[in-house]
Amino acid sequence: MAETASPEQARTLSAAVLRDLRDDIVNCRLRPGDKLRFSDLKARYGVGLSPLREALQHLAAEGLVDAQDQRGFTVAAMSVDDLQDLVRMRLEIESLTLTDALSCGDDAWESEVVRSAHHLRLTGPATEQAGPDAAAEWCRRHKNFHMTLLSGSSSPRLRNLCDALFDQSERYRLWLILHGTVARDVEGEHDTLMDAALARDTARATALLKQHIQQTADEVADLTATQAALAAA
Amino acid sequence: MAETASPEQARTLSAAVLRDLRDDIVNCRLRPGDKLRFSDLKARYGVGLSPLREALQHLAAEGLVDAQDQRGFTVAAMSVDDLQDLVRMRLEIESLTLTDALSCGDDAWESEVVRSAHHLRLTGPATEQAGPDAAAEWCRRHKNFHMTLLSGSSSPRLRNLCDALFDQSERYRLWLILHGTVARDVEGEHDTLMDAALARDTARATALLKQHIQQTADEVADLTATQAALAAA
DNA sequence: TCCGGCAAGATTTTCGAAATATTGGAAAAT
DNA sequence: ATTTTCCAATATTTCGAAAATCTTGCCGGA
Repeated sequence: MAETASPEQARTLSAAVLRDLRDDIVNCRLRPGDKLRFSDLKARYGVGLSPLREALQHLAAEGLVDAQDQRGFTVAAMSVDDLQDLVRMRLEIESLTLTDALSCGDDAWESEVVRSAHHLRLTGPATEQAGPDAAAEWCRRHKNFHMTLLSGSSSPRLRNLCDALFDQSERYRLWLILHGTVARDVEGEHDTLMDAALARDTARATALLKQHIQQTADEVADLTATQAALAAA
Repeated sequence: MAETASPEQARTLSAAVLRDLRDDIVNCRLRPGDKLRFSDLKARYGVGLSPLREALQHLAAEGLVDAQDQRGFTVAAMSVDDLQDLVRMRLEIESLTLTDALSCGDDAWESEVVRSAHHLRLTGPATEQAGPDAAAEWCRRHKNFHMTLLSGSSSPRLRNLCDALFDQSERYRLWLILHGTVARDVEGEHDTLMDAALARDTARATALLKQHIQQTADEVADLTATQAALAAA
């Protein structure tokens, strides 16, 4: 379990474990709230304590794990409140970054956007039918498309922040998929978003992106409302 | 050197070293670009490798140190470009957070704001005359005032982010002080900012805060321009 | 003189064991 | 019955040595 999650090879065990741990948390193979015992992690990743502790400290700073002195580490919890906080930040930060990307992005950026959009389209329709491998591949391409779009920005801090916030959001999107919420017309949303971006239509692009982000929050709200209704009945 | 930097005591060596390292970097006792050799750090902080590496990984995720696989860690560099990126983010993020604080802050928050403002005023006029200890104390109270103002916000992520960005800015402010730039009427700026905040005048408060942040960037720009002129002559 | 390769030294990274702290439960006391 | 205390089991944290990797300076050859 948990072999190389992304093709880039790490030059240290610490970096490799960081990558694998983040991937396992983002994809809920390590579930929210789980206690991260070193004996378990050692066996799971086949490394010693030093690289594990370093990776966990890094993830603690990123917000994907909680650290408590002398009491170890746990996977960061998920909650409706947390999702609202997360979505609020993404709405503001990603709009800002996208605006910057539209004013800074050059020809190479445009081409990369087109490439990543096409790459994503190629796995699109098969999401439901194909196995978990195909779903994982779609997630990778989906993230790549969004990050490529934002990569035109000239601010390293904004780009990093968007990346971290996207990872945190992935757990909530996965939760929706696991509970059978049928995706809306995501394909179309990506296409129109890309069109607005390439046309440098800032107002339209940010509006579309905000809508795209907000809908995850709304769907989770619907789902929890439905579950509450079911529980009451 | 580098004993307890802040009163809160850490329950692990890792946390203590993280606190001290961050403090030493923010206050430029470890200078931008410096290589952080483990042999040096071991002697400086009197701890083994494990807590050091954990603290460095944490700071790498925060952005105060750069990590390169198999080639150790360095203090994050400073540059005019970096300052512009930093200021741009602070302008947006802190405005957002302050807006939220003004709409969420309760009585306890208001009282804390008044307390921290008064606490800051008490060290104000002595900044120039008194020694480095007094200057360090003013920095602590200054940060405490700004963070208290923003602490009314309901978003943990925004509050954390503001804290990290403030720390990163401190190095640039210190750089200005070291190069003898006389501070403008900072006292007055803090007072008017607090007044606007307590009056829940969002537009005025965010405008004042943005001005406050922007001026550091402008002063650095002036200073580098002056230095360039001197170098040319 | 300049360039590539190689060996010696320095530095980072990793592991296994020792030290320290927490937790759960049984026994004693209220 | 409830609370308190103690002890053993479990888990985390830290250190020091060993392994892996990088850097530096030297040497021989073009």
